[in-house]
Amino acid sequence: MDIDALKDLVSVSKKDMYRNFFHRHKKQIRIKKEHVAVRNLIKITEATLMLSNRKGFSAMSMRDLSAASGLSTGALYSYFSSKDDLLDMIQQESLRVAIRVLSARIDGIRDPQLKLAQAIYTHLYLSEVMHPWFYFSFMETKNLKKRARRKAIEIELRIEKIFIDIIAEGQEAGVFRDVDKEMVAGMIKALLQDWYLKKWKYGQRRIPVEAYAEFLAGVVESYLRVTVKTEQVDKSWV
Amino acid sequence: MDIDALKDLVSVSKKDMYRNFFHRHKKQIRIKKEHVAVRNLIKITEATLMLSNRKGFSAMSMRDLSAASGLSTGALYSYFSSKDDLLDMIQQESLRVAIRVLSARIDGIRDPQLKLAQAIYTHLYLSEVMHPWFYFSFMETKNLKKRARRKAIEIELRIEKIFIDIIAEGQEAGVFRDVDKEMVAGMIKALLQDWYLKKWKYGQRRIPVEAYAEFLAGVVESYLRVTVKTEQVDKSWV
DNA sequence: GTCTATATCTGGATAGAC
DNA sequence: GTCTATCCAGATATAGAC
Repeated sequence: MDIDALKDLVSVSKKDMYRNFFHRHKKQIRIKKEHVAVRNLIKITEATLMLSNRKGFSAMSMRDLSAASGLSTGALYSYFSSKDDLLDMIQQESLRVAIRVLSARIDGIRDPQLKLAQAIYTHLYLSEVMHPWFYFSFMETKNLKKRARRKAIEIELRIEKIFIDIIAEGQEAGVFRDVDKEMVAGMIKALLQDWYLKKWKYGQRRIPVEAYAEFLAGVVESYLRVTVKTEQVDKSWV
Repeated sequence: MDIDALKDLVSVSKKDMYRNFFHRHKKQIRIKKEHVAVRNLIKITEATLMLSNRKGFSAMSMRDLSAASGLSTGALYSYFSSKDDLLDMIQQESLRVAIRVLSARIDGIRDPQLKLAQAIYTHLYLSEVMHPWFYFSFMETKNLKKRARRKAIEIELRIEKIFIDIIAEGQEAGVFRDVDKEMVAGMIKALLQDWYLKKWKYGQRRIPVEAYAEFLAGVVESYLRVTVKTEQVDKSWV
């Protein structure tokens, strides 16, 4: 599956996304014409993601950004009021898109096993299509100012909650084992994150996203399946 | 188990560690007396880890570091030649300790299941005792200069290799299933990392490191156990 | 060995021309 | 709407007294 097919699958269109982006931040953006603003927001955001993901947001100077985006430093400040503000905007947007697409794609699925697999596949494909966003969001969260960081963490937990709820539904329906659902959801999240945090490694090993998705869904499914019995591991050596 | 017991378990003594640290970087450190150098290296390193983990290494200024460590900016430059150099030193040291302790603790264990469990427990306890180091190492790797980064990645892969080899041994001995060992090792690594990357979350949920270790060892053990059969998940909806 | 003082430069941000 | 030019706070790094 190529990248365009993935985009269709998670229904993310660049233009639409940035249009939303623009309208959500209309107040702070001084440019009024939509087509101008969207065009430049794309340039600014892509340059920011590129530079930040290479050497960190705080190591990126406004002059770097100016050069990479093609806008002067003066012009940049028509799109955001401070460097921190730019960080906030991008961070927020990526989490919003993630939660929106994820919710939409699992909405209405009844079968918990299917629903869980769908959530896993969607998250992986989305993080593939929007890789720079996801990577940025993870790496820069701790550099947000207090209030913005609290908000980011809250959204993160809401994404985790989606998985917790699916597992709970499966347990109630009797198709998933009675294991600690928060732990399992945490595990799934960690493994979803590994895909976009270690992209270089998986690329090197020539593992495509579909293979990773299949592996992850398999691990989770086999762990949650009711027929599997658990034994205690011998930990007497501890 | 309290933190001191963990320290004994992974055999990390602060003084010893920093003594090694000092001797390994003797060339670039201008201070000759060991007890002076070690005392100040502790102050410098702990302050660096604290400030960097809060807001990022590149956002930490030398003035911040001076204030937090109690040394003047002038004195700091007797311990490293540049800010980047300081980053290198700390990064290298944490990876070295990790690989040294891990290797020592699994060396000589024959039973693959025990060996794997031991590696998992050791890594988790070590990342608990040295949490700021591990967190720093992960977050700042991409901010290293090219050569240092290549080296860091190489050591990372050597740690992963330890797990790959254990799994291979288990497969040869017939106690582990014939699954993709690189994928499983990657999964283990991702879950080990989750512990120190999301410490705040696990703390909030009051999950102690022992509980996490048991959970993780259980997941891995049940996935690798030979008696478990795998079924194909229905992916027709994709 | 450590400090204070400072040289030198680069950072974010803005004013005002176009 | 965008650019050029510039302000000045704050950065890294060093020199030289103690």
